[in-house]
Amino acid sequence: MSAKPATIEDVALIAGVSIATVSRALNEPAKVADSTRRKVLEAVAKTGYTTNAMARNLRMRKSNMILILAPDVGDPNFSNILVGLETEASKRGYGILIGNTQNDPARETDYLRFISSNQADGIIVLTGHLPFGLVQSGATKSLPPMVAVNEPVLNADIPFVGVDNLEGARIAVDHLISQGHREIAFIGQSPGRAVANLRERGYREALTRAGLEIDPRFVLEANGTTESGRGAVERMFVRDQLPSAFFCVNDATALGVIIALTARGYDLPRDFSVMGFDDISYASFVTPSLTTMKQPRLEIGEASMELLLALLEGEPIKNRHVLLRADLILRNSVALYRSY
Amino acid sequence: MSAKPATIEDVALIAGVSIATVSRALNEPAKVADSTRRKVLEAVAKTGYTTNAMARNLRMRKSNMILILAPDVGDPNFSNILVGLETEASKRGYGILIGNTQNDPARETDYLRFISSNQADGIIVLTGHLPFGLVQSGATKSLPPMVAVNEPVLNADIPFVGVDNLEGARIAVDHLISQGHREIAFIGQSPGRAVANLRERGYREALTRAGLEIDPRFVLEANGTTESGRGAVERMFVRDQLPSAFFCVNDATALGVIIALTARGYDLPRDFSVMGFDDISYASFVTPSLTTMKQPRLEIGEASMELLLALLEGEPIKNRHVLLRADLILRNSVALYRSY
DNA sequence: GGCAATTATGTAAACCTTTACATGATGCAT
DNA sequence: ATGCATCATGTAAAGGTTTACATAATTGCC
Repeated sequence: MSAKPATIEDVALIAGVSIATVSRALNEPAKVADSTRRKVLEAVAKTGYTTNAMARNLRMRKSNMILILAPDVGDPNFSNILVGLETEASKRGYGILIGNTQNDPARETDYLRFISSNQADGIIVLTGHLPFGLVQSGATKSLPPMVAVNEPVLNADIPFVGVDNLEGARIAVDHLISQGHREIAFIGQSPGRAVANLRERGYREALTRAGLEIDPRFVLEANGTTESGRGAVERMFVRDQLPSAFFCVNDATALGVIIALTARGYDLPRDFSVMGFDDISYASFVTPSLTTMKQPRLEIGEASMELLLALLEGEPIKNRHVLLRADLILRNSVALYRSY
Repeated sequence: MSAKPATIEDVALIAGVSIATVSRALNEPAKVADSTRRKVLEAVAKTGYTTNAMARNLRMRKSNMILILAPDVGDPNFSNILVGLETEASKRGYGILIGNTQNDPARETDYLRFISSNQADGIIVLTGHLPFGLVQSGATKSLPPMVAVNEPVLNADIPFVGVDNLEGARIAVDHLISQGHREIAFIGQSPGRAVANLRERGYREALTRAGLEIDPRFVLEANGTTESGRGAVERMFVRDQLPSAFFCVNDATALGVIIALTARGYDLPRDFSVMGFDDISYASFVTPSLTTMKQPRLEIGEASMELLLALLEGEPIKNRHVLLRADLILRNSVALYRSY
């Protein structure tokens, strides 16, 4: 009808009550008499009133909005987590705000303005570190409500949700062992990276438990990219000894390994077995399709948002650190070991 | 320092000026004397003041926030568009709010609350239709600022940004023709869908221009999924005649075609050429890697956000409809035609 | 030096809610 | 009938800005 949207005052006028009563009728129906509540609801319907969130947020110092800080929004792994985050948030009446930081300190700092001005109530951090603008403001400064996802935040006791990398790696390597492999390489050692370190540790523990030696020549550095996986294989070929199976720190690396081996004329999985980790979207389209550990991305998204909202609304928390299980996905890049 | 963040009043007090002057010093520096501006900035630095966006938004009836309505946030195609959207928005000081609608009318309606309560200033629509809550509110009702992306909105003159499907399809089919193919099938006819229709039209025009007949038996329905591509090929095999090349409405369909042909024992691209459209992330990992038309997703995201913000801020608009060119990506699923 | 025009600053309203507190009405027990 | 507790509603403040309008200070000009 009118150009300006209806305010609570318009409703109050039509219903013949005060604005306080309108507010109560809408937000705390129990506190208002049946008859007046009916009048109010009628007036609301007639005017098409919808409460102005800006005004409410200002008054309540709460926006029902969650800021999501991700280093790379374009990462296909991220999009599934995002679905989980969105689902859970929207279920509880929260909206989500996307911040693509690209690991740029300036952008991280910039996005904090949403927090400092109450435009967002909490943060989901996928970057593996505190947003830059927070770090410099001193240790004792109280942090906004925050949950770290996938990558734990260093040097800070931030609630965390992620996959159980240690156990997942153990399961992966156990599977290779169960297929008869004894000489298993780990591709993706990466000193600074927490996730990579856990997966390497899982690899070592699985071998040790099975009573197998860990050959240092079979543990190769790689930074998680396809190119680095390919490079690692090439480095290995300049030496004499080769494993029968490769456990890779992630699927991208595994893809590089597959490409390198295929390019050298090997037939996979007959000649070598390759196992990845993550189950990224194209793992099933590679040839051979990739046997890997699936990250429960949807669940990770949901669980982390659930944790953050519980924190925010002061609900009791069971665990501040949630580890979800990775599942073994059997495809065609791993086969029974056979000697020639 | 203090628990409560500094307000404009604190700054005014320290600087020894009124709050109006502080506001002006920050927002319209030209309107304030150099000396006072310096004092204000000092006070701002001392207090760590940052303007409360809620209060500003309330006063200005503007949130600097854009709502993005997508049917499936998890779609890998979407994530690259999202990067473009985010980049452009953040460059201009806007934030983005994600709404995953899953084509659920209730969710679409629900997300409109952000618009009606001034929590978002405009909408980017990727669903191909008006958000459900808007449709029912009558035709003459003024729509919020809105730009449609990828899928034009039916029955409404909404500004649009997308890829030039017609021209892209022509280029794709021209390429097949240039490789010597004369019998080219179109997989993906889909009556209701605007995008599919344009690609089919491009296919027809390319053939006609080249003086080739369009064999109705070579135009098959498919709904854009991998499964439907596979099914279309199977249907084709119950007939006698086969094309030498397949132009598929999108990469997912092409993937199905490749799977079906490979399963029947054909060697691609020797026996058949297959061309897709989209260049989805795993197009390069399929065997054979997929020759296709690349959608400039990043640019689409940027251009659509640019258009929406120009609309929003009353800047002059060159075109309300932007078509971006799709690029031919040569890989290994298309080869020269050869008869046996 | 006096007047007008310009410039810099201040005052207060407006943006729209929620909610503490006050007020008035109703019911119940004594 | 009186007093007290309970319940429903109203009044007004608070939340932190921006900005139209008013006022004070400065400049320019003759």
